[in-house]
Amino acid sequence: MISPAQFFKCLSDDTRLRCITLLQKEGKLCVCELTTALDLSQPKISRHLASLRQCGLLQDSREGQWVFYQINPMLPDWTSALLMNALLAVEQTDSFKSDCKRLEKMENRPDTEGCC
Amino acid sequence: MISPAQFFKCLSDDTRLRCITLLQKEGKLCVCELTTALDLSQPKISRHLASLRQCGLLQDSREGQWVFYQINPMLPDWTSALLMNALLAVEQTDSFKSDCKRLEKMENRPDTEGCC
DNA sequence: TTTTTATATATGATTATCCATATATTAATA
DNA sequence: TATTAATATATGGATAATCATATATAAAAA
Repeated sequence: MISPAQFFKCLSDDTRLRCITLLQKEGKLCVCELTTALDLSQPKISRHLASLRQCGLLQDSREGQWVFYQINPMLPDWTSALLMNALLAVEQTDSFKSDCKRLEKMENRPDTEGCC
Repeated sequence: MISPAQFFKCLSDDTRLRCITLLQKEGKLCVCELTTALDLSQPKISRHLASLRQCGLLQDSREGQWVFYQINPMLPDWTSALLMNALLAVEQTDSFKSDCKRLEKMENRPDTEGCC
């Protein structure tokens, strides 16, 4: 089980916080959506997602060619309570608002490709 | 003002978490009380306290020979809400319980010296 | 002088990041 | 089907930056 200090270390990086907050808002996102939304290099995003997965904060699942990430739904109570509070703070930052806008503008997103 | 990522970085170290949690429980403690309670070197404690003070999480006040630390009572709402949640998790750790016991056993504490 | 606290410096460990490349899946074409 | 190319993601290696901690010293107060 993750310790409080380890948990906070996971949340101590801006890129990781932005990823988690966007995942909380959107439910499930693939790596390329996060890369586009945060406007950062693919290896950088991938590395941070891997560290969050290793800490148990995120879950991944492959769907065809894409790997989707989401917040681990089985987090212990103290962890998810803290996480929800944290995300409320991040949601109000300018960089997170920009992330949301870039994600909205993104074309050819895997989720929405086949629908309508 | 401190960013969410900076705030979590402050809480990402075991020594700092133990200090803050003990301060939350006790209200106000001097450096030598924290050093005894956590059973760590004085420079180590002092450095961590300084970083927490610089982040705005702690306040210090000199009283004669001693410097007392306490949680900054003017923290913004999102910060103190998160902090209170965090401390609930830390309070349940074994190392924090040991800290409390060592503090109870400590002799010649500046606070209690003159009383009774 | 003694006690308390802070800081300077050095060192080892961890972390973030970049570039290049490996792997996995899909699509296109012969 | 077999081959080739394109796309998506992960990872190895290198480097730079940051962090935690120890030792030594300084400053402040009694």
